[in-house]
Amino acid sequence: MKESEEIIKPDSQHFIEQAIEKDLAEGKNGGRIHTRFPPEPNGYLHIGHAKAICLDFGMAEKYGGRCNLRFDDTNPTKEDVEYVDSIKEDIQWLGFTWEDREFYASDYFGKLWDFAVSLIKRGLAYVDDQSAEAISEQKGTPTQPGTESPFRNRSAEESLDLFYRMNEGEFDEGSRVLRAKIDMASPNMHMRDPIIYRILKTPHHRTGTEWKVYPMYDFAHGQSDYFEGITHSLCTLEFEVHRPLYDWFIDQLKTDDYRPRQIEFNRLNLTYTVMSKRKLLELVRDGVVNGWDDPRMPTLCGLRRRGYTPESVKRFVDLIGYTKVEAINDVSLLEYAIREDLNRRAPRVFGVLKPLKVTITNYPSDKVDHMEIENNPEDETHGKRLVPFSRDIFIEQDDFMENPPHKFFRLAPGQEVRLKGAYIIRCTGVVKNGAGEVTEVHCTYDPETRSGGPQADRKVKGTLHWVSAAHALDAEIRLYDRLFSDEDPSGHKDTDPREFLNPGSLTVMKGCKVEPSLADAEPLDRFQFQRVGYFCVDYDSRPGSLVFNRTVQLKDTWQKINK
RNA sequence: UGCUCCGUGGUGUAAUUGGCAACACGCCUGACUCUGGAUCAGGAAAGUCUAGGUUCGAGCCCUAGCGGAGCAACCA
Repeated sequence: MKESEEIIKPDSQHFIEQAIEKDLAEGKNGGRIHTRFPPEPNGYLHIGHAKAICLDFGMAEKYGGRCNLRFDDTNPTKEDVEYVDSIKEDIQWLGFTWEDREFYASDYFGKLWDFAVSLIKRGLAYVDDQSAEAISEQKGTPTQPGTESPFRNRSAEESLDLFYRMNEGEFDEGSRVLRAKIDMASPNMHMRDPIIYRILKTPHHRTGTEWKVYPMYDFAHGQSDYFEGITHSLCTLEFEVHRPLYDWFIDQLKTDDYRPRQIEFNRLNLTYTVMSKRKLLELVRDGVVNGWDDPRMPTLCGLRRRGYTPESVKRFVDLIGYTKVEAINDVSLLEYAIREDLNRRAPRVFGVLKPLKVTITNYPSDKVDHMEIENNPEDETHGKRLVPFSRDIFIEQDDFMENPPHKFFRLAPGQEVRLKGAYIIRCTGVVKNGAGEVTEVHCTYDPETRSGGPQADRKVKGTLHWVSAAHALDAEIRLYDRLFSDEDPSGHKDTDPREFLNPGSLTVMKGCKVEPSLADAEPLDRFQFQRVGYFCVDYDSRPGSLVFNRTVQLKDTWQKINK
C-alpha cells in the first residue's frame, strides 16, 4: 500500500551543476545561465573537445540557458578558416546548435582596444620597450619574485602614444608590448604584469590587416565572456591559475552586479592515444596517419569516419563525468559505448574477412535459394532480408580447423555446424594445396534443418556466417587497432610518444566477401558483420569496390579463451 | 623549496553534504541463445594516501606530512 513512497533518487550532480544551482539559488546574474564553447581555430576538434562541448551546451540546455560558439581567434599566425568550418561541422554532428550566436574574439578587437586604452589612462597598463628575453628574465621564477620593468612607471600619455603607434605599424614585431600593471612579486606568475597586447603583422583570417596589435588570450577571453553576457565560463584545469587574472580584468571592466565566473574541470585523457593538438598535428604532418580524419585518430572527424555515432560519443562523455581529478580514461569504455549503441541500431549482415571456400556436395549446382534472415535480432521492426544461398559458399578461415582443440565449436572434419539462417552442414572432407594447406572444405547439408524447417531446432554447437560465392561482393576491409601500444604514450618524461607507435594499427584486408545486399551501401552507413564486429562504409568506397572500416570488434570469448 | 589544484576497488565516477562506501566498465560463475554477440542471474574486488585532531559518529571538517598535476610563450 505504500507504492508512492518509492524513493526517486535524483541523479547525483557533478560539482559544476552544483555550483550553477547555487548561483541560481543566490539569484546571481538575474537567474540567467549562459555558457560558451570557445575553440581556437587552429586544428580539428577531438574527443576531449566533445567533453567540453557536451558540458557547455549541456549545462545551457539543462538550465534553460544558451550556449554561444565563439572562436578564440586572437593569434593570426596559427589560425585559419579551414578550421572554422570543420569545427562547426563537428559540433553540429554531435547534435548541438548555437543558433545565430556564432561569435569571434576578433569581433571584440575594437572593444578590447578601448579597454586597454582605458587601463593605460587609469595607470593600470603600460608599454614596455624591452625584448622578450629581458621581460622573461625579470619575470622571476615560480619560487622567486620578479623585478619591475624600467618602463613600468612611464607616463600614461607616453604609453598611450606608443600603443597607438604600435598599432599603426610603426614598430617591429617583438619590439614593444602592452602590459597590465599588477604585481611583479605575486606568487602567481600570471599576475606579474602579464603581456596583454603584442605586435603581429601577419594578416588575420577575418580582420585582415586592420590591426597590428593583437590581444593575448588572458586579455581576450574573460572580456569576451563579459561582452557576451556569459555567466559560466567552463574550461579545463590548466586555466585554474589564470582565474585570478580573469577576475582582475573583469573587476576593471564591470559596471554592475553581472560577472562571468570561470570554473575548471578535468581534461579528457584516453588510453593508447595522444590528445594534444600539437601532437595530433605532428602525426598528420609527418604522415604517420592519413590525415586528421584517419579512423585511428581521436579527432571527431576520425571517430566519425571510424563509424562512431554522435550518440555513442555523448554517452561516453556522460559515463566519465566531470571532476577535478586528472584521470586517464580507458578506451574500452568508449568501445563499450559504441557497441551498446550499434547493437541497438546496426543492421546485421554477413561479411567474410578471410574467405575459405566450402562446397556443399549434395546441394544442386544450379540451384539458388533465398534465405530470409532477420536484420536485427534485438529489434524485429528492422525487418528481414533475403540472402542468396548456393552450393559454393565462403566461410571464415578461422571458422574451420582440421585438427580442432577442445571446445572448438566450429567446423572441423566430421563435425556439424549451422549456417546462420540456412542449414546444418557436416564436414566430409578437405582439399589441400601443394603446401598442405586447406584450400577448400567439402560438406553435406541436411535439407530438413533449414531455418523454420522441421528439423530446425536440432542443436549444434556452432553457428557460422557465410556468403554465397557466386553472389558475394568483393570488398576491402580496413582493420584498426590502437595507434599506440602504450597506455599513456605522452606520460613518459624522457620518451617521445612516437616510440610507442603501434606498427600494426592498420591492417588492410583485400578480397573480403560481403553479401550482395551491401551493393548500394554509402559512406558512413554502419553494419554489424555478424560474429565479427561493427563496420562502417568508408569515404573511399565506390559501387563495385566497397571499402569498410572496422569500428570495433564484437566481444570475442573464444579469442579470450585462446589467449 | 613558492603558489594553485587533486588523492575512494583494476579503470572512471557516487555517497542524501557529518550517518551501513554505491554505480558503470572490466574480470569470474551459471542460465539462455540459429551471433562464443546480446540478454538474465550471481560473484570477486576499495574500507577512502599517511599520521594526528574535532565529534556519539569522519571518505566528507581541521592540522601536518607523503604522492601526483599545473604555473616562469610576445600560444590558447
